[in-house]
Amino acid sequence: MKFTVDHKSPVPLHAQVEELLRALIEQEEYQKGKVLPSEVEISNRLAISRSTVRQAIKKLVFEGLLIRKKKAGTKVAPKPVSSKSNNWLSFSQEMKLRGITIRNFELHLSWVKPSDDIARFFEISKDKNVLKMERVRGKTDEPFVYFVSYFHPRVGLTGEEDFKLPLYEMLEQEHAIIASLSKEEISATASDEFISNKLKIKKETPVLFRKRFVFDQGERPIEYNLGYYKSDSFIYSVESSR
Amino acid sequence: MKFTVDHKSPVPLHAQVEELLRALIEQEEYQKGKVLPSEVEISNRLAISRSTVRQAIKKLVFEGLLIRKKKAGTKVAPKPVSSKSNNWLSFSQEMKLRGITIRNFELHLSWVKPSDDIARFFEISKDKNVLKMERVRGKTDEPFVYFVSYFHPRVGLTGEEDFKLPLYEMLEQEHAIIASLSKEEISATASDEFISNKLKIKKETPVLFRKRFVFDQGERPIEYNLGYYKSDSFIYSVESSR
DNA sequence: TTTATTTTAATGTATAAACATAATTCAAAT
DNA sequence: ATTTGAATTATGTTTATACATTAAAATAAA
Repeated sequence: MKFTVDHKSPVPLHAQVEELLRALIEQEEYQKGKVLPSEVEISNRLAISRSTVRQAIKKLVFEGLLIRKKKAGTKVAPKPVSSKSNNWLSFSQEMKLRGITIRNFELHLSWVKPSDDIARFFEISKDKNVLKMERVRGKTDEPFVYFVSYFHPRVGLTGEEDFKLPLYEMLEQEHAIIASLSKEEISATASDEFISNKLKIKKETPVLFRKRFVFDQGERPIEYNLGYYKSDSFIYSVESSR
Repeated sequence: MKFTVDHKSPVPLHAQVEELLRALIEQEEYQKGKVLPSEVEISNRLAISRSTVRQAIKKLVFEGLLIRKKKAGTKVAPKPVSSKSNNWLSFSQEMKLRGITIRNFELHLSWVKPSDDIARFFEISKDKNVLKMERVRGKTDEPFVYFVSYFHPRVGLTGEEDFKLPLYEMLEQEHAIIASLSKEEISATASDEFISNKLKIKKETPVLFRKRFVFDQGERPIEYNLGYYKSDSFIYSVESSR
């Protein structure tokens, strides 16, 4: 693995460092408690300033991935046994939590006429186009999930944006849309030809099928999402309390 | 309200600023969308550096309290609307909602030695017996779910009680045990001979498989639960908000 | 050997300064 | 009237520097 940054990249240095660190964190030795290289060491190695390195580390500390102690150094945080906020993004968070980097590796956008179901959910006419987004997510060459999403026109997506940020961060920052309620229905089903292809599994393998309906603060529909999860490699996890 | 910092205080400046900002944020005008004073303005007003002010603001942004935009400035993030606590009993509630009456129609109790998994979860020795409960639930002649539960000895079940009340109501009333945290892992799997029998479905049919770990208020384990859901007739539903 | 003490190596705090980037505003040119 | 462009003003990024604080590790003293 290369451990360098690119000054010419449009991606800020601190974000690049953050990614490097995430990759580091995945390594078993660090999971087991080895201290990460110190700020000074990293900044020397990458030939950037300590401040920039700090910025990256800080974010990971905030996310709860790293723990730091003066003099002792920076370590990977032990996996939370119990944890607070029961967030409906639990799924992707869980992934981040374990330091696994999931990437979108097929992303396809198109404008389509909504199906009956979708038109009804969005409360729009069937003539109006909606943005359809297909995604495969997983590790390189190991797809985990196939998603199809439909976005309400109100959201204001053009289909031209780049999806480097997590989707909901982007929506919040760029479109001032805050997803605050979701309803999900989960079932098991046998994968058909299409899904088998996407997830690189045999036909008829059981997959987890999830329908998700996402609403904004005014409880207005913003996303209609279907997800097919490869079930052997993947577990949908929910944590809740009362 | 005074808007100053104390250089002699042991509390770091950025933390002091953070507190000041939190107080500001409480004010109605900001809640309603007024932009906060800019970094430069704040740093001038407090006679500290911009970096320090930034540090404070950054934390609040990270917490989701503030939203910033270049040129536009920093505003209080709109609050998510309602958050009725997402109840982990959603499953049976959903059923009630649809007016379907679910009954337990096979209930079998036994004392068994725990498996490795269970012993580890309960943090008890493998010699100690635990109460195992098997249940089939559904409509008459139409099983929906097959459950296996194991209860921690601490719970104090004898195996003699009758389970007319919902389980957790009974635990609360009779044993003063309050289940307050649950973690679930959901996946899809093909039903084997045993499960096919219980659910009256063909072998190899996809079923929803759910592991549930239930904890009491002290986060001590009380139940280890496996559920197999007939997937065509059944949908696991989750509603959550933030 | 045990106990103080000092050194040292890590993170933490604070500042200053320069330049980048984005969105608004307002004036000039078309 | 509309477009273009420049100035302005916010946040965003990056560097450099100085010193504080903490806790481990090394050393000296009992």
